[in-house]
Amino acid sequence: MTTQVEPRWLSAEQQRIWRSFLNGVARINDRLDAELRPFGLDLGEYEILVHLSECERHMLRMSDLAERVRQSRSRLTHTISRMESKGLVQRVACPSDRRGVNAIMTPAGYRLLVDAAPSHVESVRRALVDRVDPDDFEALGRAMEAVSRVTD
Amino acid sequence: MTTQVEPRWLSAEQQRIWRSFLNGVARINDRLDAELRPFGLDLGEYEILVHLSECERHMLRMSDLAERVRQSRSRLTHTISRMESKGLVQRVACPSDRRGVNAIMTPAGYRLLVDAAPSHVESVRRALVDRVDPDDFEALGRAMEAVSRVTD
DNA sequence: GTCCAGTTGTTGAAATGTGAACTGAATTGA
DNA sequence: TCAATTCAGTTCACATTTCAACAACTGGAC
Repeated sequence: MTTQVEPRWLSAEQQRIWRSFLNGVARINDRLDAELRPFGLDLGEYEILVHLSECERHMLRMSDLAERVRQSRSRLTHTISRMESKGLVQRVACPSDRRGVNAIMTPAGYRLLVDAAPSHVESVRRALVDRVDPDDFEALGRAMEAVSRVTD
Repeated sequence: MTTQVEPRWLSAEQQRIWRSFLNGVARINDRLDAELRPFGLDLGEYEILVHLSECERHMLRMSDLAERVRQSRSRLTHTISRMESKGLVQRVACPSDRRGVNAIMTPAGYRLLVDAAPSHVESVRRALVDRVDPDDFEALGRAMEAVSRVTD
């Protein structure tokens, strides 16, 4: 028998905020994806390029990359395969660990990122940064950091 | 020829916040989905049940429902079909508009929602509400409302 | 009435995502 | 040394989502 505990429902206000959050997130994602589409990218692929561009030799172990872009390993395998066939990245064996695979951004991948970045940054501004009061934006940052913080 | 405008890059701080946002959202979604799984639901289906439960006669036009849960019409068609085969909702023709279809929540659907709700609310608390400073949570609400507000 | 542009919802195929099983390699520890 | 375990990445089977095409209907304009 499961112990029944009276649920701690959300207040009307908390519920309103929670729903705004769901709506807002969906809205932001839709806009970002829409504005990346002309470049043939979605947000997931864009983030992969960003993380690769920030690395030594534009190269990262698959599992490391997977964690940074919050994709499952399986999903990353597929995503990278697609990007490979588009010529944006390449796979190379990892010399130090023969289980390992490095994803490396090609020059074409880097050029695409450089092309897409200004438009993408504008999207982020129009969808979020420029719409929100700066103090609230700071608070949003603190809130999301608290959410991401590992505590359990 | 496209006019080149110097992009307004994000400041380091803005970028940090933006990345926290992406991380936080992903984290929240993962947790909510994981904790709904034991009920055989994902967040999309759960939201459908919630919106139906808040309506007269637990019934809503497909297009109306689609908008409220932010799913494309096509996606909602598929989702509702699945839920129908699970016995959670039913489709009935709309009497006033012969193009229309109403989705109605079944008693089983309602029972499942009532079952799942306490756990789901706990998830929302653990993943977000209880983790965040109340003032920051308020600010998050304002920010997300600003994001969702239709201005263009 | 008749036209017709727009709306509603569905379909089916292709693209993408998921989770479990699997392969081969590294590591552990007796 | 070498079996057992863990790890990295892929693969497979399947579920879900997307996109374009479509059929049925509506509500004016004329």
